[in-house]
Amino acid sequence: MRIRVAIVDDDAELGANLRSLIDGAGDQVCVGTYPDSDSACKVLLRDPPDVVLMDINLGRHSGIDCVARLKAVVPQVQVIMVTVYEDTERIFKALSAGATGYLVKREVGPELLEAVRQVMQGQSPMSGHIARKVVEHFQKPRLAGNSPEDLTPAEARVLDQLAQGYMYKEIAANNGITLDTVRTHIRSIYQKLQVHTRAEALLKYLGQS
Amino acid sequence: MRIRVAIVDDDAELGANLRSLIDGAGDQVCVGTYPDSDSACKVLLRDPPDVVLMDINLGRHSGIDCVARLKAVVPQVQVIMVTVYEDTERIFKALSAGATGYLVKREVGPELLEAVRQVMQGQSPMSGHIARKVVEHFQKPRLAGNSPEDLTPAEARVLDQLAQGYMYKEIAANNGITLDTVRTHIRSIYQKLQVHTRAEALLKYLGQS
DNA sequence: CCGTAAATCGCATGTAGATGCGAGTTGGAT
DNA sequence: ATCCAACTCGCATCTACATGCGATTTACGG
Repeated sequence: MRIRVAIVDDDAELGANLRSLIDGAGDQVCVGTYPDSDSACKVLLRDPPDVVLMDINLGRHSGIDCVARLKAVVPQVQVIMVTVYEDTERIFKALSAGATGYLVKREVGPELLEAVRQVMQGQSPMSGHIARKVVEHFQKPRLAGNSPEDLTPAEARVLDQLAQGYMYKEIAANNGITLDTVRTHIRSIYQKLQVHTRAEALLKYLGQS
Repeated sequence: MRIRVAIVDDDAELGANLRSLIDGAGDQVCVGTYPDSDSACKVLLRDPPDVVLMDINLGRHSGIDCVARLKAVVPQVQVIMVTVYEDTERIFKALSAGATGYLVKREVGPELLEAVRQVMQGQSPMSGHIARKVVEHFQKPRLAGNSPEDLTPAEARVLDQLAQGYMYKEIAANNGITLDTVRTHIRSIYQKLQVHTRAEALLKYLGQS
């Protein structure tokens, strides 16, 4: 069974190119190309393909909205963004909306066929620099933050669990220490973090203020 | 100039294999292998390589701690985790600590050499399933979500201030309402958010913006 | 006009969290 | 040997938070 692929791109020429590329692969077949979000949704919601290749820049509605609409109804469809945009904003919005792959257009070619196979296998094909931006998203908080890490190992462990919503008694049980010891650690943490409540500690530890 | 690569892995045999793999590539050279975090940091902090291949499972200190120590002093070093662990927890911790690549051990081979080149070019090589987990992190909120916004305006206002660390009495004063009214709103919020403590509410509210 | 949703307020009770004070143990550095 | 930092535990007290139950007012749509 060939992988059923749909294409949403307002550039007719590029859409046609993608189509022949897909159909050229033995294991994939293009089941439709659509120039805008509305026409795409109308058909794809009824007869969902396995994979959708989505351009971001569609006329009225952006491709990101289209992703959201599709995933809301048929969450099993795999969406790969195929676009020229590399700005952080669009990348995150697309991923949040439900896309699982993100390729920049200048890299389309055989890699695209491979990317289609990969999303079907539970992977997330991304162009190299896109992946880096995604990874950096996890690092910013830590790096941008001041350095509240004169916390001792035990304190850090407690804070981490505190930040996951555990109650004092749960933290005590998790670590085989008493409730009073948890209190002691938290006392030190609050002092070092310059806070007086759990909520403030969470804010400092998670985001930063 | 060949890319200088260091290896940190407590499995001597695997370390040696990696070394010969690296040295076998024409454009890379292994400048050292270390079995634990301490010995690695001692040398690498003075004479930083371009790239570090890091195992997570080192004896006493985890490789994640080692990453944090290295990046804190020499942030320009590129770290690629090379490990058997694929659980979400470890992946995020490693990336947060400053790793920019994450490969699972069963996929090491020529891909590793390519990964080294990629991190030097500002990319983030990741094994396919790892990338997917990272991407899902952006989607979880929407998928796992109950509806965050059937909150009434008043409730939303209260929640927002709650999430900024204000005490009940401060929220009451800020909005010209009584403490009991604040309690009432928060009661509704908790019900709608399916939580029972302030900490959980904060996590839900902040975690899915 | 009536029902409903939203917003407001009150009271009571129980649990979780914050903090002051004290103190014993241990591994490592001087 | 000594000291210190980190970790541990206990108790008491006060404040903040969570929740059950009830109640009034206002605004909007049927």
